Amino acid sequence: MDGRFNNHPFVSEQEELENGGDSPFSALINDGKMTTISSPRRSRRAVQKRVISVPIGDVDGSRPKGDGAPPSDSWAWRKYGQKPIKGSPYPRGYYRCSSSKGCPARKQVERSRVDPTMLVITYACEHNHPWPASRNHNNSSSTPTKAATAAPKFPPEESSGFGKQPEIEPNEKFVDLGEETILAVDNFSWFSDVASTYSTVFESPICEGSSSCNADVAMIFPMEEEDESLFADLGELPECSVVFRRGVFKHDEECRRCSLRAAPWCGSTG
DNA sequence: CGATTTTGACCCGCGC
DNA sequence: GCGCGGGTCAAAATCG
Repeated sequence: MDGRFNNHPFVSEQEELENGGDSPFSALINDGKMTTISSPRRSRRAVQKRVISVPIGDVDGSRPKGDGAPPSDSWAWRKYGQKPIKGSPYPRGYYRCSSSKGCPARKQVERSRVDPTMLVITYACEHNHPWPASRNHNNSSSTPTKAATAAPKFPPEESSGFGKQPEIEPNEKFVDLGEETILAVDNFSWFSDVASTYSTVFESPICEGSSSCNADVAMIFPMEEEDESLFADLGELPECSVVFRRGVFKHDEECRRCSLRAAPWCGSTG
């Protein structure tokens, strides 16, 4: 299971909080009612993102045709765009969750400029629907999704990133916080893992020029401490609570979804 | 037939 | 105010 972690390989991830000063969510919340519409485009910069680096070799298997094949996750992703990025020889692919119509979950996949063998996946927003269990749990291709179908392995990456599967069986996953417990546990375990591997990200230009990179990551790792105590308390709390605890938004689910992880400031039960 | 991918155009945000 | 770059949408084409 280590030979090829399709789940959380070098998951180097970091939270990219644009609008560091303003309320990144306000934009999302106000204009972001991705359900109400209004503006087809929400504040692009206000969206919180998480960057994950994974070896292409791992994800490549999922899609033999794409260059920047998206990592296999249990979610169904639909490509809605691709654009060449300045400074990067590789184009960036834009994917949206096709599991649910109104799911705001998005992800950008591009090759690392410094490490062509690495894939940089940027997650934005979160899934506002339960996990497509049919795909990850049973790995039975219930839905012939080219992109995600080929990924019946683990739910890690995204799940971890925007951990959301917990809604499926909160209890089952949380019971065994063993390191082998994939699902929910994986969500966090990979996190720790990232701590040791995220260095990759730092090497990536993605962080270049952004000393805040550390700060970003810091936002993530510090969480470990919190989680620790949290976990201790979590005994009875559904893991989802853990995952979303920071995004406890009362506005809408979507709201909290997009803000959930980013909400250290906005979601601080403020 | 339905879903997904591909490609071009449009719009937004930011920097100069 | 203008230009650049990035992100998203929409239409057409392709595949299962």
